[in-house]
Amino acid sequence: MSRYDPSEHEADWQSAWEAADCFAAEAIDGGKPKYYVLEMFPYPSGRIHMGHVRNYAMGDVVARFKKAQGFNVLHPMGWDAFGMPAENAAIEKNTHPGTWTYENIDAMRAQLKKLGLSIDWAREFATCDPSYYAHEQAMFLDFLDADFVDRRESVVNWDPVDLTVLANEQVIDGKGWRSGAAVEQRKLTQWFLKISDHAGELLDALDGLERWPEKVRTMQANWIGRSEGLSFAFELETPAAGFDALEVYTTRPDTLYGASFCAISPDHPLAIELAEEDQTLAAFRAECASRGTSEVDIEAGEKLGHDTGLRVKHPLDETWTLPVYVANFVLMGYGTGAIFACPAHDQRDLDFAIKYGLPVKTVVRPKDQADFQVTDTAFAGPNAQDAVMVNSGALDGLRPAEAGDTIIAQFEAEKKGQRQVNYRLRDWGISRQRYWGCPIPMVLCATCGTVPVPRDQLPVVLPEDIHFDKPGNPLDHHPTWKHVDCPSCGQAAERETDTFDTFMDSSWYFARFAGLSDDSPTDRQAVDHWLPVDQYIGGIEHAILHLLYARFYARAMEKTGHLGVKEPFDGLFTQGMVCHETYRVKDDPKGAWLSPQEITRNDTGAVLAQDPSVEVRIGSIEKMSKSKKNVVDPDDIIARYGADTARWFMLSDSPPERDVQWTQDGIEGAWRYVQRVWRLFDEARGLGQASDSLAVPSGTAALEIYRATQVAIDAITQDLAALGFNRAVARAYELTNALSGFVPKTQEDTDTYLYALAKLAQLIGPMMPHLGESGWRIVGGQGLLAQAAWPKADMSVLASDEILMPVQINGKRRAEIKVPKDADNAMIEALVLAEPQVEKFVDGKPIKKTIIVPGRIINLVL
RNA sequence: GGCCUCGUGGUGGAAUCGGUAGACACAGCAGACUUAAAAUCUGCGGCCCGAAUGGGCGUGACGGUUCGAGUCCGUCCGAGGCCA
Repeated sequence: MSRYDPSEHEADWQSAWEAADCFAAEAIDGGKPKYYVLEMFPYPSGRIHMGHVRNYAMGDVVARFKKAQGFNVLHPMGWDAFGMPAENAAIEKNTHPGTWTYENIDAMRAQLKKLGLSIDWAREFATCDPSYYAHEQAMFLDFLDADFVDRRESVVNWDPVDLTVLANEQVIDGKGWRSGAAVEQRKLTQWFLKISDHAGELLDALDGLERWPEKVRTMQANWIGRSEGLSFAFELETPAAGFDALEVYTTRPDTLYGASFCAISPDHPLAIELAEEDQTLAAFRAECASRGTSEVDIEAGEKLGHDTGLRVKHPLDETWTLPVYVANFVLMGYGTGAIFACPAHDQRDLDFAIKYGLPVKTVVRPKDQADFQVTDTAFAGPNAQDAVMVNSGALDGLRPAEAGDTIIAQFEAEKKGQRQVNYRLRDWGISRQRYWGCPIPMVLCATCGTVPVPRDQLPVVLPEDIHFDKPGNPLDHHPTWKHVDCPSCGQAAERETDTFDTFMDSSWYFARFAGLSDDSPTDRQAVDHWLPVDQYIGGIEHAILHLLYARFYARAMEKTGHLGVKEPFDGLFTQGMVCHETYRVKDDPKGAWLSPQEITRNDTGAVLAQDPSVEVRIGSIEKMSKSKKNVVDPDDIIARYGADTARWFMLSDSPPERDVQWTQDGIEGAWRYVQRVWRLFDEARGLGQASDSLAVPSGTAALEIYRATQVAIDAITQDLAALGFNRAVARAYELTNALSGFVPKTQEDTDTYLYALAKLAQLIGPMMPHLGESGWRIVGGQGLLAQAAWPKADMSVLASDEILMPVQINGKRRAEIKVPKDADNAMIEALVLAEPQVEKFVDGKPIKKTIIVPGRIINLVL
């Protein structure tokens, strides 16, 4: 009995595929239907992890399956290569971010190739290649011309030690994640893409994305955050600091009679003006700036306010005035940066009102609680069907939604305000004070302002001779790079030294893969053919940022003529994470994490491999991460079990959208299956060649395996089309079980067996391509399996001549009968009544009703 | 707090349209082969009663619709996600 050694087969098949150029996308005028399958491209961290194996195995199955089904498949790969880790590595290892990045790319490409992925490597690029980012710069200038770009001052997270802007998620407990310094709120002039202008369209178009997970669409809809409300102004009792009114936006106009105070953001122009004259207010603003401004911080943090002493008139009653506070929970970026507060019906307002002793007036109550009063928990209530207005003049008795509409109509009629749709989505700040990113192709001139770099001078290439010995952006410290003459007036000017957010790079790479044009960002003919991506596969963690940016970018590209579609991804699939148990020394629950390699199992549990006297506590199952040391290195697994085993395990058992738990038992199980399939083929050597099609066998045994083969073809074809990889795996096991132990006795048996083995090779091929090829070769398959056409099931044998039908009596299963395939209801009924087990239960009682679902079930009602 | 998703054996899961719940795999148990182990092969396996044909119960809980509910509806409990 020979053992399958993947290292003897896998590299050879990979070479054979490469020699035959199997996976190059074919010419677009070849007449075949196209299929573009894409997995989210990786960041070149240096090594692939199991999450990559799972992601790319899934994409590869789809690519190989579609290719076999006759599609012209585009399945490319590239590198999301700009970003901070390269700079951090450069500082730590005293190297250049580019050197580090390209070395990592080489290492990871080699790892991916060992997985046997059907990738068209001719289209590979890294986003840090000047030949890629040159086009990003050119497109940015197009976006600028088409009014997608803005440059303005905004409040950002500023790390005073690293001297750079940080994204919200890089601020942990108010401190920079790398420097540990308290993050400040700072006003900086930044470049923006005007995504918020397109909020409504990005929201509405979600409905058309039918092949996207509902969850992702909901998350994007929530993120965009459409709200409808009233926009109006509070008149100041006495004008101050050049203001005579306060513009506000509210989604709860129904609660206007419950107004208790007005609040403005610390960054509101009025607050800034007042702070000029008011030392306490200036100090208060500084304090707010030192606190986090993420929504989580604001929600969880203490509500702080400063009474300006100003008062505004209530729009429904001129004699009623409200105090104006500066409050840290009001954001300048949302609405007008000013609100009126109704504490009874908003928890934040209520917390604030209680703290500062402001009135709380209940204006909405549950319908059936006449004496309802808000005390320390706000009553939201607008969605509650059973809520009614109280203490609100003419609105009393209305439902909140009706009351809101009434107020809006009244304000519009009196020209005091108007209905307004608002979005939570903010413009996309794309400036980063970083070296390792795409330079923003703009020049800042004291005379002319911001001037685009002329197109014939693109790309603006990053300088190589840079140093990280000073904190901050090396581009800013570079002796010569930023000094240029203004393209407009010719006087000395400076380059923009910020670089693009790396999400810019990943917002259009899928279009670049369609065709690598030298002189334009996209090859229009190629993009028009290949886009949209038919199946995009990646992690749910990109549900909002990347996928929303890419959708917006596609619209900008469409508007500027670089793309013919507005939605880049027709089908989206989000795969689950790869998880693993965590380990720690038992007596030391807060101690260091242990890696799976450091432990060994015995009868009672787990112990240290080095020292079995030390017990190991098995902790929770969590996403594989370096920090918890619960990682398994794909290289080790491939070296020991081969790529096919790793791929098979990643695809089996768990549904692809759900998390999967990596276990040693699981990978061993997959390994045993590889060996089992191999033995099947190995022992069939010398039996002859499989023919591609076969007449329906006449012998019982041969017919049985023939039928099992057709069942498997039919099921696996459907499963793979629906991305049900775990179900396809189960069906492959069933076919293997049916073929195991089959001993051909006649020539027909042998022919059928060889035919079935060839189909098995084809059916496992998308998942285990190397083993598939090896098996295919043994049974005499024509050419490479990777280029063979997908089998079609012979439906004529799927239903056997006799069907086993369950019989229920009063809905409980009591018997089974065999009926001929074409039996009519009268015949089935007769067979049922003749069944002894049925007779026993019927026991002479009258049958009230007989339900016969052909091919499914029979139910007798007594 | 609002919205969404999910809850099935010891474990991962299957049942895609309302029609035999537990396919397939993992772990386990018993047996064969072996000096022994590994590997491999065969058998058993939701729970309870029974020697067995068989019967009772069973898809988080409780109710409902239906000839028939894991699947549909309602209320509740629990887990996760997004938004506040």
